[in-house]
Amino acid sequence: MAGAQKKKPTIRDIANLVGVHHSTVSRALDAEQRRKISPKVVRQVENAAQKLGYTPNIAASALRRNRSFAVGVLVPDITNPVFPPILRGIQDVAEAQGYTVIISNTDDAAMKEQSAFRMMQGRAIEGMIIATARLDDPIVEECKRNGIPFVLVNRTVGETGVNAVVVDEDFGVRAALDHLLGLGHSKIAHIAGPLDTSTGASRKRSFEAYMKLHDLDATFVESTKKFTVEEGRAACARLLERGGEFTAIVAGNDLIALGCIDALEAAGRSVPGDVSVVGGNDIPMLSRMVPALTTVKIPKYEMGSQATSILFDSIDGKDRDPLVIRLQPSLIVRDSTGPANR
Amino acid sequence: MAGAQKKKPTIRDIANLVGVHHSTVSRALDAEQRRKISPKVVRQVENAAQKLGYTPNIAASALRRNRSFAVGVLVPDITNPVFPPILRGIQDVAEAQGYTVIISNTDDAAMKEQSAFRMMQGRAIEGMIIATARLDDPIVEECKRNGIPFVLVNRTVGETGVNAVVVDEDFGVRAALDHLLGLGHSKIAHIAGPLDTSTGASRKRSFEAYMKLHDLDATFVESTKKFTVEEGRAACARLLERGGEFTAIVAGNDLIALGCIDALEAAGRSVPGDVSVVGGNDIPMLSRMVPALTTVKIPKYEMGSQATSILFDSIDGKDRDPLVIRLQPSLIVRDSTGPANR
DNA sequence: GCGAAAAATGCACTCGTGTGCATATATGTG
DNA sequence: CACATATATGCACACGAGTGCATTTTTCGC
Repeated sequence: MAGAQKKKPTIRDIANLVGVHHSTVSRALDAEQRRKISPKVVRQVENAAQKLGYTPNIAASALRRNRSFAVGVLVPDITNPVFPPILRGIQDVAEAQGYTVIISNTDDAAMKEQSAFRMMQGRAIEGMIIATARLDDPIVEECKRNGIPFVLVNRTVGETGVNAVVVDEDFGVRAALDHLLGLGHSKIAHIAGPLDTSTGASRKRSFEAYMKLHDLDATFVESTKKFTVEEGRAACARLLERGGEFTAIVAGNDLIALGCIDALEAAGRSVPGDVSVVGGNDIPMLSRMVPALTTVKIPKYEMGSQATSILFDSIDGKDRDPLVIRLQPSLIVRDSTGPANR
Repeated sequence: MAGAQKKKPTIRDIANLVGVHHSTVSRALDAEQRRKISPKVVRQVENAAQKLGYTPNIAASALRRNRSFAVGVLVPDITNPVFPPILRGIQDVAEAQGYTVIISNTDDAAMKEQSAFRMMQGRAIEGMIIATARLDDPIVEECKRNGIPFVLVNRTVGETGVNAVVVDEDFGVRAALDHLLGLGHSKIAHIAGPLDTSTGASRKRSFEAYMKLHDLDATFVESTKKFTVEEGRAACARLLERGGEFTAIVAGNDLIALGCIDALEAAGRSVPGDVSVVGGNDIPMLSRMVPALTTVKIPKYEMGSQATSILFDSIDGKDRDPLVIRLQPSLIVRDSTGPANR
């Protein structure tokens, strides 16, 4: 019994069982070509396939048709709660199309991005979904040069002419600010994410523009090097050292917001008593913390699924113009924001 | 320039350029076989490969050698915060070995497991890491039957003779109970996870055994169908309806614990004032909720990385005896547990 | 400088699917 | 029933890389 190493059945095995040529089996199993085969044979083939536990050898199919039925996904860190829902969106759509998804974590490090990209190229992926884009991104350049279809998700690049599914950042920032203004705040700070990412830079830009629109001072601004709690804490500490008199913070995302809350409480300021804090993205569980975080929720799953649909259109050669989809975020008001008391 | 569709160069192109047979090129590029080829030719081949921008066609190689340099991972739901760290552990080890990881979500549904498994078989994965095992698991059976190397992670199956990296559940449950006993609790309930999973069943078994050891009543026990907040809430509600006088709950995992807290508070019982709650796994962010959850922390990343190392040993034919590694969990005491007040 | 052993390379076939083209069988029409 | 026309199936080769074996070339000992 040991090491029986049962060989996987092939279409030839099915062909022998049914008593037809393997090419007939190949056609019977292909939805496109099935109509060329008599219904009786199709049924027999399907039964035999079932009985033998046949699974197609994708490598062979990929070789013959010069398609891999695989797409690659570049993600900064799967451990960051924003990404798993996006990945689910990607996988659900991709697998429904018979595609395999290859995910790699890059930790936002150029070297890891490169090596992950090489690995995926070696696997002849038919397209890429890139969640790691910086405003000036070498991987995006390389995809363009090599003619590999790709779609950016969540973050985009500086230049135009690419496919991307992102959040309407301007809308989100305005919603957050409208909320704070409505509560009577006017001295509002912003802790931006990394400025070499579109999410970091454009939220900052929107913040400054909308503050200006309301004739408010937009000088309480700091930025972080990464979208992490620690960076948020440090940036908020810098802000506090500057000794400003702000009563609210719009944070670059939820993790940064948590850092802000840590720093504020360490400095003896209560949230939302002394300072209100708005986060971004709406990662799970933060509704259960105290104070429950007010945040700009983004449609993570949809971003993933839509990006993937676009990618498939692009792979299938439906070459429409480069498409940028901006999904609407929504403000979730919880307990980390309250009336200004000065 | 449009649609130039440059065909990828093959070893035959290299062969023509250098003026040798393509089999020579194949050998020159294979570290194992390179010694059979004259150094001069090897150099020429490498230069030509470089010049043409040759990348091997993995599909062809996989087909011929029946090796894919890919491993499959079956996970219930990447969106559940326990899994991302495990996946990082897996990916970091696998990619360091030049392997690609293919992840699929099964939602603990037999049909999705089957189709994901088929897809991976089609890709000729060389091994599997299975985080979805139930005590009686058809996928595990199929791996065994087909001689596919595999390692279970987090959950294991009923039978012995398999590779697995799991948590020392007994130790964890005892630590939780010792903690509660030390706080003066004696009427302790348990909301188990699904009893067809090892984590659900063995935590329950350990609970009952340890309670018995202390001559305590272990009848306040309910179980859930899934490891979710909603299921935890429902199970705890059932427990409350039974009208028992318990002062503490050991929950099957953190999500179930959250459900318990919801149900308790809905019933007007405070945590930890009236009832203490201990969770399991230690998923991120729960240290920030109020009350911060006391939980049994498990080494997630290590489980993933160790499982992968074992898998590679198994793939490489280092056939040691089936290996079960039990990693030590640790109790993290936070605010959801307190002294018994009756 | 001859012969044998060793090293280098070529040949031909394999892996499992897919597909254009040829052939065989069924269907329809007058 | 003959003949044209669909319809169904078989045949053979392609895809790119890898490998056992045969063949050629080199090396080396005497």
